[in-house]
Amino acid sequence: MSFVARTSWQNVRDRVHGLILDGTYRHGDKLPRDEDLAEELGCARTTLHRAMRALADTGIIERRRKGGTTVRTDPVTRATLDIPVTRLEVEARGFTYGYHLLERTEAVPPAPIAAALKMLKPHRMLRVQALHLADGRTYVLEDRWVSLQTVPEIAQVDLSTQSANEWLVRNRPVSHYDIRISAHSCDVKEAQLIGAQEGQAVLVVERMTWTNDAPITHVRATNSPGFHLMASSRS
Amino acid sequence: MSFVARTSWQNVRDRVHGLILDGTYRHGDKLPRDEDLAEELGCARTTLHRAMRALADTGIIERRRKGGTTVRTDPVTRATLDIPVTRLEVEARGFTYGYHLLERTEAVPPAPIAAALKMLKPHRMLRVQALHLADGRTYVLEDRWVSLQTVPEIAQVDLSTQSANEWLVRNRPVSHYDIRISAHSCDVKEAQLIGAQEGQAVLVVERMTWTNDAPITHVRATNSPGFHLMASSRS
DNA sequence: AAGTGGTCTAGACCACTGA
DNA sequence: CAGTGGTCTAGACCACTTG
Repeated sequence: MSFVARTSWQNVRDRVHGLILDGTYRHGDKLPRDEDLAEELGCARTTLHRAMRALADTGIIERRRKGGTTVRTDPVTRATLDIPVTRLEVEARGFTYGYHLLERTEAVPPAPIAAALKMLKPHRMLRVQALHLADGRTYVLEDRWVSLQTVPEIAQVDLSTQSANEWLVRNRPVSHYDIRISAHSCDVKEAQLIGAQEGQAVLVVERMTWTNDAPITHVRATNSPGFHLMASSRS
Repeated sequence: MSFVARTSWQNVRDRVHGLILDGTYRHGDKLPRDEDLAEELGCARTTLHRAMRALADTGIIERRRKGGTTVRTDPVTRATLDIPVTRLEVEARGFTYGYHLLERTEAVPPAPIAAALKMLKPHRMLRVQALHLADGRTYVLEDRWVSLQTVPEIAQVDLSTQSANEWLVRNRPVSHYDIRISAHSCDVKEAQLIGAQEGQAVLVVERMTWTNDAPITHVRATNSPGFHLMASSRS
């Protein structure tokens, strides 16, 4: 029954956040300097710093050397989006995962793909079109381009049983990536493949990945109708 | 010309990341314990910890007490999404921002809205429908519900010149929020308002915000055609 | 130039959790 | 219950940036 509010950075973070929520410090206000605030809250400056960084990460406050810490006036809504490997996503929803290779070709990618991957000189890539299934029904239509220059081994991999994603994930660590989310009206062919009506709106997620500036892959995932992404403020 | 690679947590983070990218440690492999790795890299354990936490945050490694640190086998694509206040977004694109109030009513929200806000007993809310304009053209159609219980003062605010968002942002700090992104085929009315064709696919972003479990607002932002969201791996 | 946040270190102790 | 990551502290120094 003892409320031993131990000093911990999470506790400190919540207390500072509380001072903002209850109006002690309002939008645009300047908070005390770290050293003073730490003393006031009874913790080390390092601990306060840890707490403040968490608040700064979520976009609640803004910190500047010499400028001090202020409550953001124009807070951005900053959310973390987790996009798991499709197989795991399907399985997490309690369905049986399936994979079906539609087509596999090699070609130089069209300009938009090359541009998205920031390729200066477009080179031959492997194009893989496939379906991810959930309990036998289409879950996602995937249209992928893989760089044969960065990942030559992919040419020898059997992609009829194993998704290119699964192979890449295990064999080519990614150093950074971009994501683009948009809405799309599906054409006749897409509609048929993902079990939608022609013209129906679907969510399209494109991902571009690189290893140290060398392009790995561009994936365009056309989700089935009704699919949505969820995100939330970081805890 | 001196490559004084000073030990800093970013440097350490990049070096450990490098050990993963170059295949020294592969997916599923276990990394040395912090103390050993710190000594190997010539930094304090605290500094290594800072670096490892950054890698864990981006989903590259997984850390467990007693279990050690392993390279994630099923890496999630974890991205940070920043959604600014609409006015700033429009201005950042070099357009002149405009705001137009369409309708303002009070009512008990329909079930889906109440459910999204986790309201146990739906109560009266203020409903505000408005357009955000960029150089006079519709940029976003906003359909917002504001809790009159949590934010009673909003009833007295003039929302014909000031967006509800702007007022809320300055007067009701948010403790946490959820975001939902989906694709939507617009109906006749929406199409007309946002300058689209009937049935055209548009990106819909819904946001629910709370202060300490008390619902503040539900916003449904229907973006104009062609709009897309971008995100990328955290630096 | 001076003030404020950012980081590093070393050491101690805590809290999970897997063998 | 022992091993590993997580955190706290105190003090020093660094680096940015604003007055």
